[in-house]
Amino acid sequence: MRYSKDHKQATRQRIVQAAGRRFKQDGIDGAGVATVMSDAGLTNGAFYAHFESKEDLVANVLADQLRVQRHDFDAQPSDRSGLEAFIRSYLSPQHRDQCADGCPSAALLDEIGRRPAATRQVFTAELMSVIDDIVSRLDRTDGVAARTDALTLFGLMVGTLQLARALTDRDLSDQLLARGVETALKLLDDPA
Amino acid sequence: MRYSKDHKQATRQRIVQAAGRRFKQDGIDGAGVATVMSDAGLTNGAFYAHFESKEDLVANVLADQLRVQRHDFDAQPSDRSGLEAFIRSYLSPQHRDQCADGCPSAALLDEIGRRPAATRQVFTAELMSVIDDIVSRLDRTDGVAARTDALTLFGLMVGTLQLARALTDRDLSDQLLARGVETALKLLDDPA
DNA sequence: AATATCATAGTACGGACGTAATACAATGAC
DNA sequence: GTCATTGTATTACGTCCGTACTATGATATT
Repeated sequence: MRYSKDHKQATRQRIVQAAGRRFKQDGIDGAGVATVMSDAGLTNGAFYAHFESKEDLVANVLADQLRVQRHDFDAQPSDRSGLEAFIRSYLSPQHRDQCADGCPSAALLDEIGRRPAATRQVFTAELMSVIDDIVSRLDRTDGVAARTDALTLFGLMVGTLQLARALTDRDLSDQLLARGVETALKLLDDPA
Repeated sequence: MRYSKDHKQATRQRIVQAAGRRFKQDGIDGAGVATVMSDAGLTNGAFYAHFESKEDLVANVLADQLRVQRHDFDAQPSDRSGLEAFIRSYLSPQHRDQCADGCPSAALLDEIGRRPAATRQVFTAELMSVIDDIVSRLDRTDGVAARTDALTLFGLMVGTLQLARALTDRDLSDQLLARGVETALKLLDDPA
């Protein structure tokens, strides 16, 4: 073991993070391995020392992105106010305009739905971890129902942000985000 | 003018529809021109007699898909019950499992957000036509606010369906769809 | 039958993923 | 301190598929 113990691990993490940004910006299909490696300060050949295939990378990127999202969420207060802050920053013009730094689901969800089951399995598991974090801030007792409510809330947030990104009418997009916040907050207090 | 007057127009339409299905199934970046032409019963070379580029096709496909969606929606009763039927069929397991025949926004929205402004412009214009159809069934007087409410409702539907497609847990996905219907219907009566 | 129109097959070129063989860098042993 | 060893990255290549385009051939109507 000649190199420092976690040199390779650190490089791998650099690739995963570079790929996260690149995927969210250009899409999974839109981003090539060579571009990702270049972003990470490496060349394409080195890729296969770290991952079996691009699909292997995709699964690892999604898991990493969701863990980061969960970690950032954990930095918020662990009650309703933290959830509110999360919603407001999620449905903000900044988040809309900085997709490379933003939520992987908002950037990639329809593409994720087209990935192989193994990849979607990883996504599902890690997403549910985020969802359970949301549930913990809802202080509800009915576990299963709270989970689907949290998923529905998240669906609203993802869909609204994607719409805001697709619309060319800036004013309309801003209005949509603002209305999305109001609607999401309403769902917190008053699920269907 | 030797060929029947609208022969080329009909062929073009066939290409647009084949591309619509293919894009929704494989993604825009995931579907090649040759595959689309093959689906339409043609070969790749004929493509450029009909479209300037793939991006030109994309814009035409999105416009066509949204017009079809609007047309189908118009077949529903022009009151609240039509909207309810739309929501129920949208957030159904069938729609989740048949994405090639389904809503273009649910299948492609995050990719649309990454297309050039000209393409997004076409999408925005045609989507607003669908949105205004929703608004007309809300019997509300406040035009602008009703539009953002309709967009928010649509965002909820798109995001929920995308989530349902990405999750590998079938039961959870079904529950999410059911909860999405309840939540969407609630938003109809009781916007934030 | 003549001809305007449309589709085909084939080509160019680039970029995709993946796989070598080669060069480099960093440590532990002498 | 030098060197050999091992792990890591580079360069180069193979192959396939992407978009884009053209010259050739088929088609359908007057």
